[in-house]
Amino acid sequence: MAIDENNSGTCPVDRGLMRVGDRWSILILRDIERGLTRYDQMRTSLGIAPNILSRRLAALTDAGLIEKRRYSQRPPRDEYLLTEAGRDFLPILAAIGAWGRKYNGKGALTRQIDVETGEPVRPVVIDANTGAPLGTRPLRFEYPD
Amino acid sequence: MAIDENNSGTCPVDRGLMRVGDRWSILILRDIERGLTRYDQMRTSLGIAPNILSRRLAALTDAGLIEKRRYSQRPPRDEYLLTEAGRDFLPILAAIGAWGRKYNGKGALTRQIDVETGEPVRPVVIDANTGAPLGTRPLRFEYPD
DNA sequence: CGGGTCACTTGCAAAATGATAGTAACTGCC
DNA sequence: GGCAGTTACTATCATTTTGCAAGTGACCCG
Repeated sequence: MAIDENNSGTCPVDRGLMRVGDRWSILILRDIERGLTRYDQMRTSLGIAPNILSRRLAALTDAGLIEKRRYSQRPPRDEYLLTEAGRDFLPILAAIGAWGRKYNGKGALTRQIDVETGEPVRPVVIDANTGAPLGTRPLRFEYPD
Repeated sequence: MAIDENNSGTCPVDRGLMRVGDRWSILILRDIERGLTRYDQMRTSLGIAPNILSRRLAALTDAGLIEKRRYSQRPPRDEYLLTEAGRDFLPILAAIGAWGRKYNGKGALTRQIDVETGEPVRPVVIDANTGAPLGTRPLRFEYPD
């Protein structure tokens, strides 16, 4: 299954995965968030083959999550920065990280710290309407048509 | 890259993706959440090849996100249910869905409705410590060692 | 007994991925 | 000015994964 597949029906999850539905893409976003914005930084950080990295960067650029910016004309040097859509995806990374920590968190792991409070961030997904964490209130699906 | 790869360093995101880092797996979790718990229901809903579905179900079972339960002895019929780890992953699906709706949400999409209030759920990732949505306060990374 | 459903497995082709090597544009150092 | 080093890739080809189609086995229903 190609990640940039055709229609994906009426499911918003599928719509999201269409654009970032593979592991390398997500890991690239994470690297950029951590400040690794250059090609070779990502390549060595991820241990990814260069052809694959090129392809993923192109796909993420097409999908509108990152953009390439030349920060030096001579020598020609580029960096990849998050677009607004890319930045908006970062909280999901944090939520995945929290889940990974809970269920596969053996050993010391990288954390995110709130600069002001000095406390580790504890990401939780809530419903903005009720303020309640998802999973604590009964929900139902509503399908179009 | 196999999704059940070796160690993944100190990054909790990577730890999470080790277990659900492919698109079919996530779509399967979504289907189970929606009540499509049986093999053929998923196969027709997803349009996935049966060998791939079998492999993904086995992988998700190994990863501890779902479990197989026989609900009928004769004829032998099984369903796949979420484990606690699997249910804990659902809020992330909701967050991905919200992102997909925002950035790729043309046309009518399935929604989740809070049964009590009747309002559509609006998933947001917050820091449980501060209550602030992620992305609204400065954070820094803290690496082990 | 014969079709139909459900839950798969098997075999093989097509596509994606990954390792390795090579290219191109420079810089900086003697 | 020449040569190693860095950065950012592309090209080639082997390996792996995915996907399609067909087949299997257990059962039920008429």
